[in-house]
Amino acid sequence: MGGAVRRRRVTIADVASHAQVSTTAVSKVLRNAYGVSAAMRDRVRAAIDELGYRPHNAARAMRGRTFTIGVLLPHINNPFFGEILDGLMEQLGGTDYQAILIQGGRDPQGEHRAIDALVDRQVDGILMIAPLGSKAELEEVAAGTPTVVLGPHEKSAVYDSVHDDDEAGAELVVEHLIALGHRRIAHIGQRDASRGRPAALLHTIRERTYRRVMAEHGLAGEIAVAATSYTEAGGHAAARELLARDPLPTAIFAGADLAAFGALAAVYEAGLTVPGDISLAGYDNTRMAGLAHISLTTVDQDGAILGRTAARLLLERLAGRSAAVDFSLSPTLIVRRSTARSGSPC
Amino acid sequence: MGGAVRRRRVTIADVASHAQVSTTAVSKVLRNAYGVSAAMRDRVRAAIDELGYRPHNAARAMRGRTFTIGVLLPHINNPFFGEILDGLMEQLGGTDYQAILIQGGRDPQGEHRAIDALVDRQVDGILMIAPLGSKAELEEVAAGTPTVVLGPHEKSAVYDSVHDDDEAGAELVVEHLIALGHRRIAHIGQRDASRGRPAALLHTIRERTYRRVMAEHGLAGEIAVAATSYTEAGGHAAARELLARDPLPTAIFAGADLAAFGALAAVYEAGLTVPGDISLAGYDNTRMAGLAHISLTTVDQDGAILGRTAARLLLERLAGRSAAVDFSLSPTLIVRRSTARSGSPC
DNA sequence: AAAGCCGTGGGTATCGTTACCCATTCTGGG
DNA sequence: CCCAGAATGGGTAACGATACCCACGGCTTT
Repeated sequence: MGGAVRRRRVTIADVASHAQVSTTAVSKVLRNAYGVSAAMRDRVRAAIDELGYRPHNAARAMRGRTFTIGVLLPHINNPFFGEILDGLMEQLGGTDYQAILIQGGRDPQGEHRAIDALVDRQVDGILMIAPLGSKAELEEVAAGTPTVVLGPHEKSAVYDSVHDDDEAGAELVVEHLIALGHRRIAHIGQRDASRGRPAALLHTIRERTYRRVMAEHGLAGEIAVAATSYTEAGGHAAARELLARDPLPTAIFAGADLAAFGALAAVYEAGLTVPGDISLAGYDNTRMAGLAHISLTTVDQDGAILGRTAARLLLERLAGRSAAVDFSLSPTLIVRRSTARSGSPC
Repeated sequence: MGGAVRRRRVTIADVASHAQVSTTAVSKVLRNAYGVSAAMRDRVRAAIDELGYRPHNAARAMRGRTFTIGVLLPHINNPFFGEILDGLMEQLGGTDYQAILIQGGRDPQGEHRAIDALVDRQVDGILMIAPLGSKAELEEVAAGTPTVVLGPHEKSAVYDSVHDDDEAGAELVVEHLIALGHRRIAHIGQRDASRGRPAALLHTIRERTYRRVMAEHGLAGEIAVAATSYTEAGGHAAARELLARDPLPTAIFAGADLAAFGALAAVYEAGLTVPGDISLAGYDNTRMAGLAHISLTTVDQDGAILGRTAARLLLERLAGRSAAVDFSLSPTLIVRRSTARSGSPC
């Protein structure tokens, strides 16, 4: 069914001859460039529609733009990234730009390959979500391609930064747990796989803030950290490790909801209850966290706003802005039923 | 810090002059083409390493390959897709191909735009995960670009199909619930947003199988379906709808784990328990489903194998195979604690 | 009325790589 | 020892779109 003829693709030259104008004229219309009369524009537009012309992206890339924005993210399994992307897509909706995604994985080598892949494909701009690379590495990329970094807090003169205030968020959680009477509060973090300066990575900030707030309340001796990864499996393993200690912690602050879900399973397996025996808090306010049977206390950082902002900043950069911008979003604590007074019965 | 000199990119010509050979020779080495001596190959390789040359993808695309595989998926928030991608990436690991992802969204228009975006970017091959388009639409794409479709069950002569046997999977669940003594078994499906022939879409198959098995056991009168979407929110809304009926269902079969999680919350909110009052089963065996506090009975379809297979088939096609392949994977039922005998106390 | 300017349209070199073809050297068999 | 044919290397015209330039006609300004 349907002719087996693999017809040659329609080019700008076909449009030009069909509209009886030069290829230059067609190109100008496509780019909204200066120097075309209204009549000419209409004729070319009509020819484009009639022939079903679509610009050849690779050919464009040879001379300049690709109208493509590359989005790097560690792995798609973190639902919070989905919320960021929703915001991003919304902001990109009205423009000519298309986002393509690429997974960097959990180690810097894989991330580096992924970034190279984007650069090789001549994307016009790059949005890096929670990248592991050092500031120097990111800046090298940003020197060649407009870049926005979402996550790490290191300000740069070459790229824009967007992040929630992780220090404030982590502080909210720990202060909340302390206010409930907890003293033996443990933390689930992410093992550091990055090179360079990890001080700016969000998991590092969350852990550091946990340590600081504990110390400020004279609880330095109670600090207990299990560093695995921000995944269900990581949270599960970390919680098992923490629950093997004596005395048991009375509260666990997981650096991400995903890890909190794994921890919840481990607590349950140990024959303990949340929040009866152990209070549990996460970070990200993913949709799962709000479901009634889980009802996880967590930190909300509105991924959609972060995504929209990142996209907006990138578009601004593509439009010519060169001064760097640093955008910080204040998080809020969402108290649910997974945290309760220490020692109190459920 | 660092020279502000935006240095020109290293091209094949630079490599050629550095190695004292022609650009043709360099190109041949890059493509492993016939007609290069070992000595020449070594010299060129050395020059490539010394200069840090990277092929310019757009230029390659002008002449043929891009070494890029486009992966279309509805939305990244379904964790099952992550497992598919893990398999895909693993299989693609040793090759020169890079996968880029693009979200199609939940309506056919958005999906169409996304597919166009991939085609415009001259990807060498396309993997569509759970696409909504009609067979005719998919075949039109496949006629121009090697394509593998993961999900819908319609065999085609132009593209390869990979899917789990959704009919077998859904049958396992419904038979399991009936064997436990349930009669009022409800189903949570996905509202159909597709054009063309929806009969082949996986959510249609799961629902149709549910209806068939119910009817085969003389339970046609007990059929109750709430069609929303395979998301937490969709499952939540659907379960609320089902729980408002009288008499209540004693079991709910959600077409996807994600929807089951939402349903779990709704059951909990209604003051009921799982599996005490209501048995609940999902589909996909996501990691969350296995966590102890959820312990969802579900169908395992090994996303990694599906992803690996899809990638393998696509590579075969890129290598020249033109005969279509249809790969079907048998799912298994994972019985956990969310399903129990009807009427029995917890 | 002459000079300059603006608005409009087109010619053409160019981006980096590949594939086709040709030129040269080398090898082995008659 | 000569010649056919294989092995190796290179020249060059594309691929499709863009951006710099120039040409031309009509209008305003002095």
